[in-house]
Amino acid sequence: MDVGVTLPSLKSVCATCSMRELCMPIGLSDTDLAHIDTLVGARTRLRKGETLYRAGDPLTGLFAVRVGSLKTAVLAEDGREQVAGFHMSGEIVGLDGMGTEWHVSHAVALEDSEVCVMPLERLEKLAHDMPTLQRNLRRFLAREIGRQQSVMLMLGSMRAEERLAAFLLDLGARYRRRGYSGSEFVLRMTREEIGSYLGLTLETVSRLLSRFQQEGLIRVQGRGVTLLDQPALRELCGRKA
Amino acid sequence: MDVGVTLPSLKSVCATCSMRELCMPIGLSDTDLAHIDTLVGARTRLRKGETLYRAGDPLTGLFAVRVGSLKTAVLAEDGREQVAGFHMSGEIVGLDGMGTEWHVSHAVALEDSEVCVMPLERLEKLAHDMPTLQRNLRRFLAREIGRQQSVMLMLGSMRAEERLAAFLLDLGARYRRRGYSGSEFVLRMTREEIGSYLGLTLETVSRLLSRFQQEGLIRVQGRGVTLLDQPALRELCGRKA
DNA sequence: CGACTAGTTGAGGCCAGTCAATGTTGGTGG
DNA sequence: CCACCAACATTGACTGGCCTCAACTAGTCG
Repeated sequence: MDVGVTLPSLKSVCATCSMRELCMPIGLSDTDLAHIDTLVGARTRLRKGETLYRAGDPLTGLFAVRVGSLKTAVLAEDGREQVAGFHMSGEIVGLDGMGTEWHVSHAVALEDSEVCVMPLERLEKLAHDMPTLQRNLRRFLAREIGRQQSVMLMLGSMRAEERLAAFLLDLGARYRRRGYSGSEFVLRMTREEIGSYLGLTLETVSRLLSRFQQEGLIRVQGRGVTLLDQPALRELCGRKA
Repeated sequence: MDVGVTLPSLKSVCATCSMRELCMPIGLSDTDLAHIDTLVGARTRLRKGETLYRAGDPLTGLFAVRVGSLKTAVLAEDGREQVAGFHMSGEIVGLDGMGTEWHVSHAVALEDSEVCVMPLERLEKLAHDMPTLQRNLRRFLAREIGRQQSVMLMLGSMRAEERLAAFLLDLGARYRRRGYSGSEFVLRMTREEIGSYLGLTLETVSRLLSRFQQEGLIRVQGRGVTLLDQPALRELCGRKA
C-alpha cells in the first residue's frame, strides 16, 4: 500500500485519502480539508492482535481506520467478552468513550492495520470554528446509535440463521461500498468472534455456515466466503411472518 | 403537578425544573440557563398510548421527558416490534434520528406524560454559540451509545434470568436517581414490552417474575414490584464463571 | 354485565448450547 | 523443507432453556 512515510504526502493526507468520503461524508471545501489535515495527528500502525485502547483508558481522541480492520468489544464483570462491532477502513472508532471521557470498550486489530489519530483537543477546537465538522461528528455518533439499534433488533428478535444471514449481507454491503466485491470476501474474524457479535456460540456459527453451503446459499473455504444467492439470504433474514 | 400554563412560569422553565441536572448534566451558568429557556419551544402533553413520533418522520427536534415515561421501539419489515428503550423523566428522546434527519424508531407514551420540545434549528443555532450545550449534546449521544452497548451485552450473552434481574436493578437505580424509591416501584410497561426489550417472550417474563418471588428475591403484585434482595439479584446477573 | 386486554400457569417441542473428538491451518524453529 | 505445535474450525451426540400453543384468571372499561 501507499502508506506514506514521506513528509510531503503526510501534509495532505486527507485530501488524497481514498477513504475521505467515508470519514467525512458531508462535503468539505478545499480549505476545510486543509484544516482537517491539521486535525490528524499521526498515523499508527497496529499489528494483528494489537490493542488500540482498552476499557478504562482515558479518551484521548478518535481513530479513523485507514487500512485493515478492528473489532471493538466490552467485557462483562466475569471476563466474558462480547464483541460490539467490526470496523473497516473509513470507519471511526473510539466514539464509545465520548460520554464519559473514558473508553468503555476495547479495540483490537483483526489484521495488520493503520489508523489515523485525531486528538480530542484539536477535534474540539476545530469543531468549534467549523460547523461542517461539528455536524459530521454528531452524525457519526448518531449513525452509531442507528447501527447499534439494528444490532439490538437482531439480537433480540432474530433466530440464529437469520442473524448469520444478516451478518453476511451487511459485510458484503460494506465491502461493496469500499469498492471491493460485495459477494466474495475474506472474513477477518474468527468464528468465535462472529458468534460473540451475534450472540451465538462458535459451534453454531460453524454449523450454520456449513448448512448454508449445503443449501447452495454461500460457499465457504475457511475464512473465504462467497455469497451465491443473496436474494435467498435476504429472504432468510427478512420477513418470516 | 405544577404544569405551568401561565406565561411567567414558562419563561424560566428550565431554571426551576427539577429535572435540570438530568437534562443538562454539565454545569450551566445562569445566563446559559436563560438561553436554554429560549430553546425549549413548547411542552406537549401525551396521553397514555399516544405517539410522539414515528419511524420515517422527519426529525424536527429533540424531546426531554418532563413527566411520565415513554418507550421507543423499532419495527422489523415483517411488523414485529422490538422495544429499544424505556425513558423516564429527565431523559432525552429523539436522538435516534440525528444521523439521518428522520427518525428510525417510534416513541409512545406508556402513561400520561409531558415532554419539552427542543426544535432542531434553535438547538443548532444555540449550540454554536454555547460550547457547554454543544458538549452536552455530544454527551447525550455518547451516553446513548454506552447504554445501548450494555443492552447488546445483555441480549448477546445473558440468560433469561440474568436479563430480567439486570432490568429490574436498572429500573430501580433510575428511580432512585430521581428521588423515588429504588426498591419499590411500578412497572409502566406490559410484560410483553419487557419481553420485547429483553429479547424474551412475555410468558418467560411472567414465569421468571413468579419464580423470583417464590425465591424471595422480589415481590410482584401486577405491575407493582418490590426488590427484596438486591444483592442476590446482583449476584444473579453478575458473574457466573 | 360482557368484551377485551393483561397476566399466569402448564405441557410439549425445538433450537441452540454444551461437551467432546477430530480435522485443518498457519506460524516457528530445527 | 519438514516437523511440530497451537489456534482455529468442523462435526456429532446429548441436554436443557426458552418458545409455542393453549387454557384459565384477573382486572378494566364501555
